[in-house]
Amino acid sequence: MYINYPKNWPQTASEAVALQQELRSQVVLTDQIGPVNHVAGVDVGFEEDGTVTRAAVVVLTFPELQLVESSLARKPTTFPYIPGLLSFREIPALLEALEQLQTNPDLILVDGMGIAHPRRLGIASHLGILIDKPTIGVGKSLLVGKYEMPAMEKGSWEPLIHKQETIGAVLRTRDKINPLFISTGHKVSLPTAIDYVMRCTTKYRLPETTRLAHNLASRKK
DNA sequence: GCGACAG
DNA sequence: ATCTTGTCGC
Repeated sequence: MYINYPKNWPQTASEAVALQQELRSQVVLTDQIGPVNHVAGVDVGFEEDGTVTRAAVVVLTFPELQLVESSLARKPTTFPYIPGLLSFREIPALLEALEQLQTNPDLILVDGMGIAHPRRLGIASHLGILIDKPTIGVGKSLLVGKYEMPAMEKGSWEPLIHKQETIGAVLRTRDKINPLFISTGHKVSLPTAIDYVMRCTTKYRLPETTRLAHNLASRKK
C-alpha cells in the first residue's frame, strides 16, 4: 500500500508530546469504515539488544481469517520506550512493512492503545491518522484509566474510564482468560471495535491478526 | 513530592 | 519488548 511518510519525525520526548497534542483533534471516533474483506494485524519486536526494530504485518481475509499476505521490515531503533510515546518508537518500522503490502487492508488491528491514552493518541490512533485507515487498539495491559473486572464469559466487557470519559473497553475474548484493552484507533467506534475484535478471535486470547503478526515480529527466521 | 507506566 | 523449562489448571 502507498505510504505518505511523515516529515520532521520527533527526536525528543517534548517534541513528541507536542505533536500528539497537535494530532489528537484529527482522530475520528465514529464509524467511517466500508465493507471489510481484509483485516490486517501489525506488531513489533526487537533484535540485537533492542538496537534493531522489527515490524510485522499480516493480512487475513474477513470473516474467514485466512492468511493471504505478510511482510517484515527491519530498521535501526531511534526512539526509546517511554510510556505514552510508544508510537514514536514503533511507527517508522511499521510504515515500511505496510508499504510492502500488495493487498490493501480495510481495517487494521494494532498492538497497543488507540485513544485509551493520556493524551488520547496511542499508537493505533496515530497510525490510523498517518495512513488514513480504520484502526483498532488492542492492548494486553493497562496504560491509563480505571475499570471493573468484566464477567468471566467471553464477550463480556466493562468500560475503561479516564477523567470521567469512556476511552475504551476491557474485553474478555475467551472464557476466564485475562481481558484485553480495546479502544478506538481511528474511524471505528468502540462498539464496532469490540465487535471486530471478537470476530477476529478464534481459540486464543489474542485476535488472530495480532497473534500471527506477533509470531512474525518476535520469533526469528 | 510519590506512584503508575501500552510495547 | 527481552532473557527462558517446566508446571499448574481447565
